[in-house]
Amino acid sequence: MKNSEIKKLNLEGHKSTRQRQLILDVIRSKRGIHMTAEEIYNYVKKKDEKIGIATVYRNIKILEEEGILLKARFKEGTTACYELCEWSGSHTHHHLVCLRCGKVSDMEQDLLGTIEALVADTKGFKTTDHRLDFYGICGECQKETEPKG
Amino acid sequence: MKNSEIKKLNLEGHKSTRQRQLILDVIRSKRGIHMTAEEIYNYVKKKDEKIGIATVYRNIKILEEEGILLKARFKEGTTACYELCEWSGSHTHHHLVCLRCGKVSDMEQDLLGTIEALVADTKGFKTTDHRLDFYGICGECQKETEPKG
DNA sequence: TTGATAATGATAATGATTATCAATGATAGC
DNA sequence: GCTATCATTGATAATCATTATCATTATCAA
Ligand SMILES: [Zn+2]
Ligand SMILES: [Zn+2]
Ligand SMILES: [Zn+2]
Ligand SMILES: [Zn+2]
Repeated sequence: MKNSEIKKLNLEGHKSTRQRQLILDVIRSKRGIHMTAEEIYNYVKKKDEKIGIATVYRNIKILEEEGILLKARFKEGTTACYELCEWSGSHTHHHLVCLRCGKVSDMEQDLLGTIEALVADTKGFKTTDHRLDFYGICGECQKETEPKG
Repeated sequence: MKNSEIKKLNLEGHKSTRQRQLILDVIRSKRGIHMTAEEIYNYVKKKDEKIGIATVYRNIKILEEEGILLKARFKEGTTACYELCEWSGSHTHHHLVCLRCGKVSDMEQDLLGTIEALVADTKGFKTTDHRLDFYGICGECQKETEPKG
């Protein structure tokens, strides 16, 4: 999905408002970042001091329904995160969640085809989408605890 | 983990109360079932009309911390589910979530070793646990919509 | 320009989970 | 068994992210 396509998105039956456009702008400018609703709200507020958080929640929901935003919660008890859904059509991408610094990074490869085929064969379960999170320690955090030398 | 081991579990520094035992009994009697806190509460209530839901939440939390219960939320906006954690020590098992009837079933095989090795090699990410949910249509639901013949 | 109606902002409501607290119960030591 | 100690309980208030409500405002097709 190219920038130009997102830009002209008038969201099929939704009006084009200043607030909605600002929210889209923030999300487009934060590719690969997983933001909470409040974080998005704070970014948008820099451009529109008067925007209400309910407006952010409302538009996030619309964007999610339209397949533009991906919503995920990486740890129980934390708030939901959103990111630009750049691989629409295919399966949801996987995430690497660092348990030390909290960083969440995306993984391009899917690699679940074999397992899904097996699930279909042995369980008769027809998979349409999936969710795979890896929890562990990221490269940077590993370096920090390694002895220098 | 054998029944006998669970039975004598006095939870390392926790007192053995009637309520706690009843909650454990319910969970042990529902192997392979993914229950919400309220469902557990309702089952326990049959044996103790006076138990409070706060007690159920408190004990669920303790059991989770002790590695006896596994907590998971299979769809955003739904309430958390709990199940007996029978494969303690190894990685969390995968789930097949039917989007039509809501049934959640477990998967014995892990099969993520190759992907985790690749994640370690290419990203330098050291995986300690993971979460894999497959969303789709279960065998029973597929039969229902198939033409008879 | 105007009318229909969608969107906004402020705020109240929701609902699952936690915290509080006085009363009760479990258990170790006597 | 009795008692003192301290965890646990039940009732209920609090929390907090998210939604609903509603009067006001903005968008846009005609
Ligand atoms: Zn890290
Ligand atoms: Zn992502
Ligand atoms: Zn089904
Ligand atoms: Zn399970």
